[in-house]
Amino acid sequence: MKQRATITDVARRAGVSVASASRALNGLSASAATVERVRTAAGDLGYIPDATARALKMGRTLQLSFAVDDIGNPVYVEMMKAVQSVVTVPGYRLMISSTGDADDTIDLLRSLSKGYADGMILSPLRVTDRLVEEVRAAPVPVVVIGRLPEGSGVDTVMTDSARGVGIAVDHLVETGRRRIGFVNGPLDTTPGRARQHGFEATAERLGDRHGPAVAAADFTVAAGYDAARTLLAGHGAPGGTGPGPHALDAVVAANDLLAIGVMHAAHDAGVRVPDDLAVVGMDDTELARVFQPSLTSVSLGSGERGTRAAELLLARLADPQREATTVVVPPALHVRHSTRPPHGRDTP
Amino acid sequence: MKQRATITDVARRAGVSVASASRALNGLSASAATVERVRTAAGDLGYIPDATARALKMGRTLQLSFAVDDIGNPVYVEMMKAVQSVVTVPGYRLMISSTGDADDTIDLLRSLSKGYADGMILSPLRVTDRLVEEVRAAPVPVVVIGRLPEGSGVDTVMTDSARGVGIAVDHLVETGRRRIGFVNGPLDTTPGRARQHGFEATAERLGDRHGPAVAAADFTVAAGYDAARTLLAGHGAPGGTGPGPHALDAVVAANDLLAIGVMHAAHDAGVRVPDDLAVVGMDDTELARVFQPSLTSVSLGSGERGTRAAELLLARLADPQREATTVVVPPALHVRHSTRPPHGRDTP
DNA sequence: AGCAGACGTGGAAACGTTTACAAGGCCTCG
DNA sequence: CGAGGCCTTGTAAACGTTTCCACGTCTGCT
Repeated sequence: MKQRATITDVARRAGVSVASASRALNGLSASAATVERVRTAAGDLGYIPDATARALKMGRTLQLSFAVDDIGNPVYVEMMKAVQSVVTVPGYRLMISSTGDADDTIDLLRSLSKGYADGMILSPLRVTDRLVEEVRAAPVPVVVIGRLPEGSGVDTVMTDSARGVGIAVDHLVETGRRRIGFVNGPLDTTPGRARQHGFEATAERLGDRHGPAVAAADFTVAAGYDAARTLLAGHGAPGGTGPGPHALDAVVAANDLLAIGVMHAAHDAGVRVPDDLAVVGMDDTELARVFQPSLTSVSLGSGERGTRAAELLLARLADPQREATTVVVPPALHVRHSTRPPHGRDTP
Repeated sequence: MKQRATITDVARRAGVSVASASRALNGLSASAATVERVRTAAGDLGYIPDATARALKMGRTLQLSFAVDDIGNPVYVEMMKAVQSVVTVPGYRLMISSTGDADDTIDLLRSLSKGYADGMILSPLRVTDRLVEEVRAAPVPVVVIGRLPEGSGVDTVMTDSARGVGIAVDHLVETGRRRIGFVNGPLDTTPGRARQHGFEATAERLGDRHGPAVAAADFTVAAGYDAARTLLAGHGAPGGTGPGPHALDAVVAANDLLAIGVMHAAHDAGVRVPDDLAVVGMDDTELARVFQPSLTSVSLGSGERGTRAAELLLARLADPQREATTVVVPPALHVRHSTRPPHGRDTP
């Protein structure tokens, strides 16, 4: 088998024109006899239609692109898995692009003009006006996972991570915590800002339970560790000012990775989790389930966001005229060991 | 901007033929004047060459495919990142396929005949003769990450995970452990078998330090937990036959995920890690670094394997005639807390 | 029996590129 | 001064498909 068979070969072997062969193979109008002969000819030759030629002619590649800032983050992996499993059903292939910074993302959006994909799902960490502009100008449908300015006219799936922070805080209050701090990610990111607002919004109803907030340099374990150290040092970890009335006894982290960092810092400072310090994370990654002590975490539905984004994209591909849709995936709290009440029963 | 500009538009605007336009843009023979005019025309029109048309004509898509059994596993994510960063340099795009089972993989290999990719990197969990057959028959170069039968004539990058197990065992012996068990993954997988051999190979030099081995149902935390429970229950965890001379005091896991499962099982059984039980994992994922206690793990160079595989693929694409190469990435031990000697100094 | 319509078929164009080939112009060298 | 060669250019074919259009044939209805 030196050369791949083309539809011309099939047609010749079946004794019909290429047009008929194409129709027969694609289920268009063709007599039963023709279909039969073309089918067997194709079978004999092991004919497989060329994706490139077909793409050129039909104007659709059957390829989609998924672009995220950091594919190393388990959240995005989960999204990707979800997207993958949705889009493969109608036969799309999935391309992955990890975009380091905002400029990369713009370049990527521009590169869509090469026509290698029929659409894109984009989950940017930093949303700028310029980015929105480019998304709108993209030659193929783009759905964005993340929070966009109102009325951008872009298909979007987002979560209410501000409310997610609120849920986490409420849970801590309900389980008897007295002073709650916040370890956020970088404030120049969209999720970072949203979560900051979420934390600040709890200030009024918390009163003096509302503790300090600190922004880590990154959404990573290491950054969380560093941030937590300053937080704990400044605000009454044992060995500091002592566990007085103003000592932190709970921390909300904007991210599971940050939360793990917080737990490390606590451990190194001799602060016990959950007895001395409750920790709650966000994203509800597998890490949260697996860590010891297991981490209470606010799920932002990463898998579902992926699924919904994929569905949105497919819907738009099917009907380019449909109105831009925004889907909101609600946050949900998953309680685990890291927030077990200090004097409560031992519920695993 | 309703319609994307084609090279015909550019040629017309520049007042030259499409052939000249193409040559000018691609740096083939063309006068300075022509190049200048074509360049500006292209610039004015925002011309971007169509990837599909180019692919059809040139016979190369500039796309590569990366296929793994379970993209949920952090090891593969790391590989993917490495592959991505290598192949984007010469301008390749990367497609991801998560193949559930062996049949999926075969289908995927077959689908390469559609011509949507110039090559593939494949990391299968189960290598069968049929798979090797299909890899050989693939219409584009395929590089396999994993252990293939000798003389398959396929570009391969592998690691010596049997030796990796040996290294882990030696480390446990050196740090004073008396009886070492093994929690493996499924034995019908290629890494599972290799690691089993690795463990068995230590039997002679260990004597009665060589403990029992058990195979988990899967390379996951949950499976590791289940497997470890039977192992610990059967072989002298506290509460069982008591920590007699035959009690396990160390476990090698074939995987970081399994190792985490083991640590959970130990925790639930009241066995302390590392004091009562040393645990060492494999793959040296971020999980190992981040877990508490941090997990000693044998790195199998997942990132490097990805890099090398990508390089191998690029080399083959550049020279299809070159001889099939096998690259071996050596395992390396990363010592952390989970194997700290019981009576040793407290070295963090 | 005649005609409209349906249906199957083949030829050819088209998708947007690259490239083989031939031809023209100019320069250089004999 | 003429021939050969190089450089540039344009025409046209090609990559492998799908699809428009026109043409025939057959069916069924009046």
